[in-house]
Amino acid sequence: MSHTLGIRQAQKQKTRQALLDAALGLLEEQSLSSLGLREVTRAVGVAPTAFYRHFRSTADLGVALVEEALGSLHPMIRTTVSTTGDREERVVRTIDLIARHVDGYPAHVRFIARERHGGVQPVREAIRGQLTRFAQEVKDELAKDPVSEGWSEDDLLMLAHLYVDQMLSTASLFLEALEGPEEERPARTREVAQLATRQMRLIGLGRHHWLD
Amino acid sequence: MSHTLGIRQAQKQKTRQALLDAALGLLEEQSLSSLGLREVTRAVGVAPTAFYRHFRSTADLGVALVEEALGSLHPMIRTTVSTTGDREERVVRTIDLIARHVDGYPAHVRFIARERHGGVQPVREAIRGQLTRFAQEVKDELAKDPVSEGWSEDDLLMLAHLYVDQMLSTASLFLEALEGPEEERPARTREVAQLATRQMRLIGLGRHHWLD
DNA sequence: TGTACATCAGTGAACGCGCGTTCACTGATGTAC
DNA sequence: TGTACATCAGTGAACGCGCGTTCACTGATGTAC
Repeated sequence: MSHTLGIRQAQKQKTRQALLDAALGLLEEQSLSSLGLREVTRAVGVAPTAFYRHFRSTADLGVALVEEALGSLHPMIRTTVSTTGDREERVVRTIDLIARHVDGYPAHVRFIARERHGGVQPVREAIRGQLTRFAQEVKDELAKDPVSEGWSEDDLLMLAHLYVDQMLSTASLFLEALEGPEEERPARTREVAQLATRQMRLIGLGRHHWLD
Repeated sequence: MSHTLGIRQAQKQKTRQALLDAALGLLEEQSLSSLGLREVTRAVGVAPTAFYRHFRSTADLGVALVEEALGSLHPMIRTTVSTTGDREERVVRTIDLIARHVDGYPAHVRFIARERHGGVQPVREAIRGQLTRFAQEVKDELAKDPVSEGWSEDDLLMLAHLYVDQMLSTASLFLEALEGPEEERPARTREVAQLATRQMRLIGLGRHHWLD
């Protein structure tokens, strides 16, 4: 028996999603701490008061956006750091996956990069929570790799955090490349990919010689 | 002959500095894109219109804050990445220098971390410009090291960017440690220092084996 | 299937408030002679 | 050193505007019988 939402619930979810989408769009050119509730409802085409049926405040909406932007990313992590292929292959695959993600969800990536250190505490904390979970998952994947034999838990987590930061930083560079004038985009993207690949390769080398 | 500023110029600079200081204080709890001109003048104790004698807008003030926060950092770079001491010694020295800087200028560090990907384009660009200069300077220092023999310019710059990002990321972690409850601060700070030291060590290892 | 009542997502008017910006001003400081 | 005029950092009133939040409401959807 498939559970169908009532008409009322379905419509409510639709409006809620429209608010989230509109907010994400508006946040391409400003920070959450300056986003107005009326701005968002105006963009959706509902009354300002409708906002309160879904969120307590724009900060609350921001936390929901964090879930939307990062929640769906966890499955991707497993494949990214998976142990198939040789070292160089894994590096190239990871960078490629990041590039595709930025291409597919540029507004989400921008939102996370912007609000990670932004002016709204609950949102910063939500992002920090999700990134901590990511680091844990990356650590778990790293632990499965034979290369990690003899590594302490602390060192694995240290490396996991380094990878997560590096991924975010790379994603942000890809985003900047997307933002430039259209004719320079492919060149800039290739440059970023090259830079990020070399950095990942260097980190991989460090990892390989950690126990020397 | 020491050039003394006229009374008028001196007073003007004093007010300007007061505006910058007040803004930096207000920015601990919000982003630049939501900072109001009246908020700043109120904090200083001057009329809102006085603001325009110094800055065109809060974005303009933001750019001035970037210069203040990063401009003075260039000399530090040289010593940080300088080639004296063995590898481990350099790592420890660098992390220590970052910790001291965060301790001495927490608001500046927070401002840069927050606005680097923030909602105000001219400020983002000013930060990007300064960080590019940093990377160039780090590259120049790296080039002097015997370890860099045989490295291409591209690879040196790649490593320089990795170092700069790593420093910023570490500074931001130290800052978070400062923000927690006071009794946990020393412990958190030590944890961050340990994590950052290991990450730097791993990157240093990668560097050492780059040309294997 | 039909009826009577409950729920609740979205409405629209109203509020008090702080915002950025304009303008003509004041009076201390600077300058020319 | 003194005088007469120019400069200009900071003032204070005024403006129109959009903000977040409250409230009682409407009417479609849901539920009980």
